[in-house]
Amino acid sequence: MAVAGDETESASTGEMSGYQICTPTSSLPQGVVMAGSPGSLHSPPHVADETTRKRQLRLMKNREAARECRRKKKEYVKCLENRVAVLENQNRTLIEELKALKDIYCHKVE
DNA sequence: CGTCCAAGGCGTCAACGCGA
DNA sequence: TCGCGTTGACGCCTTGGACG
Repeated sequence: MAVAGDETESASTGEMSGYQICTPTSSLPQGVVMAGSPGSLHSPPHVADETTRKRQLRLMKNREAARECRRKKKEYVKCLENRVAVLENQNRTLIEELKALKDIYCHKVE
C-alpha cells in the first residue's frame, strides 16, 4: 500500500458540510493520458486535434478533481471519527459524574 | 509457495448545481 | 444556455493478510 499519509488532528469539533478542509495538502503527480476522442472522427485534422486536446485537458482536470475530492472526503471522515471519539469520552465523563452525584445524594438522604 | 479475498486507490463517466 | 467544478458510481489494479 502506498498511501500518502496526512495526519490531521483537528480537535474533532470541526463541523464539515460539503467536505470542508482542515489542513491544506497539495501534490500533483504524473499525468496519465488516454487517447481517443469520439468527436474527432470525420473532422478536419486541426479540428480533431483541438477536440482531442480539449478532451485530454478535461480528463486531466477531472482526474485531479477526483483525487482532491477523495482526499477531502477522507479528511471529513477522519474529522467525524475524531468527533465521535470526543463525544464518547464526554459521555463517559458525564455518566461518571452523574453516578458520583447520585452517590452523594443517597448518602445525604440516609 | 500459490491462491483467494477484502480493502483501498485510481481514472473515467454521468449527473447535478452554480455563476457568467 | 454554456462551461466548469464537484461528487457518486463503476470497473480495474495493487497490496497485504489468511489459508491450504
